Amino acid sequence: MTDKIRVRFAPSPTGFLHIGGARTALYNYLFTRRHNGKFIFRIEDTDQTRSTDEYIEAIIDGMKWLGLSWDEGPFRQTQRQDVYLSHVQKLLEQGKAYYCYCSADVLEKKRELAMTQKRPPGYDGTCRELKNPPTDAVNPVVRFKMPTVGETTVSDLIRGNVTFNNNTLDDFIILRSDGMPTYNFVVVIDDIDMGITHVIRGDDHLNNTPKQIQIYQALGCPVPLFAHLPMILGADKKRLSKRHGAVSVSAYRDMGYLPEALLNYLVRLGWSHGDQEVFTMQEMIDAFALDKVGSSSTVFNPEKLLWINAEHIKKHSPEELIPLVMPFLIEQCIVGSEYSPDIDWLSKAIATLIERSRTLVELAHSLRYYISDDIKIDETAGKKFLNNDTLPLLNSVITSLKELKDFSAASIEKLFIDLMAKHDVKLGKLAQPIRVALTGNTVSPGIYEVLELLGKEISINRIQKAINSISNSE
RNA sequence: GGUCCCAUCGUCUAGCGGCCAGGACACGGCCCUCUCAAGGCUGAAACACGGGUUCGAUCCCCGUUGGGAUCACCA
Repeated sequence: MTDKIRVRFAPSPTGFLHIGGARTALYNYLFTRRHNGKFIFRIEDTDQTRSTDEYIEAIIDGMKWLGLSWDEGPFRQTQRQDVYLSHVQKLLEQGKAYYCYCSADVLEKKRELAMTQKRPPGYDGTCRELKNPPTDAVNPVVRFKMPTVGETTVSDLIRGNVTFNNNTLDDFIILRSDGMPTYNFVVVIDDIDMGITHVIRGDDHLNNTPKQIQIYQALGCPVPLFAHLPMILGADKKRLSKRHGAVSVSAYRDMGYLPEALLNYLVRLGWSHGDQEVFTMQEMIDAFALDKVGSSSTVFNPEKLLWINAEHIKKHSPEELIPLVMPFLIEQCIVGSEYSPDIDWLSKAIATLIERSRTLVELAHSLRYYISDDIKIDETAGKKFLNNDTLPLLNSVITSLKELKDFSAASIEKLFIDLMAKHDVKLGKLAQPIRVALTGNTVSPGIYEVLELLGKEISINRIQKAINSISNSE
């Protein structure tokens, strides 16, 4: 386990980077960083009809946002045609592959028939020993000649040895009739070419692995070590999909999640390190080990992700949170894009909200009454706390506040204590109407802090406005 | 259907022959308290089933059941 380790993350660009892909990328990343290896990023785009530049960009963006940096790539398979073709040629010459003239239509029929008769639907080998190829046939495909006897064992770091009987493996297509090689072939060539030592990927590839091992062997190349990760499922134990809610990494970015929080949640899905739940990236790198990865599938739990995100928000200083929350303040129209905040003041405001924000979206939302003067009073809150009963209290507070020289939380607290005694009320009676007048709602950080941060002028204005609205409505 | 994988609280998991089966999220209660959070304490909650092996099985073996994956000129 030294500097020879080379791993890769090789998503197919058929959509955006999703949660499952992100975890696969993360495990590859952690494994290679842990062992000082190289992390190669490769795009599996042999299916031209489904791969778009937009998707490729989205995946790259996702990786960058997560901070999963790679050492080589991103490579694209469509740019490596010559390499694949020469290997196909080699197998053909050695009799380890053959041309197949069966049409896609015929094959489709046979497959359906096999399925209805409950037989295995693999290729039946019609062209395997063909002596006289049809002269009029156009564009044959090339199939790999799979051994019909013996068995193939996948040595998997997570599952141990998994053995397949070779007679269950069929002669799969390695080169399409349009001249494009297929995934199961290309992935092997690339992994050989790029010197991949450990293939860490989703469980869904386990059944492909014996076929790929046969290619390695036909080519006379050493087989890498495999590690097949358990699937991530939705709450209904079905493969995670849009039906279960947000599944793309970008969606979580937009919902105000921190990349390190997403990664932290993901790393615990299938892996654990004692009782530790919260990890920094460095801690993950130091603790991660493939042999501690579990083998049973896992269920994605958004609630726990939310909790982890809150934990990571708490790890940041208010100053660090400013640039992170800024896009959300703009998004929510709380500030314009030209807004240049008073860092000192904004940090103090954020400090009061860190414990109360599980996402950056929530943080931005709560920041509204500090930053914007456009406060709407919640209807039920207004009715309950801004009325004729509370009017004398509001008047009393505003009068005292106007005379207060030192508008600090400490002085304000003293003032409130005096007022409580004067009116013979508990703090709640005093604080809630003020809170509603100041923030528009019944929920906020401590009332003294809010007053101090808002400052004398704005506080008095808002309370006055509330008083006026009561007077006007009566 | 064939092949392959998997099986501890609702969920993520610890456990690697002898534990009151531990932790975390979520949930309930209490405390703190100007609201809401945060925090502290606390409660409820699991070894799928059946056979073996063993002095003893959550743990090892086999089977059953259940779930998942895969069987394309997709990746």
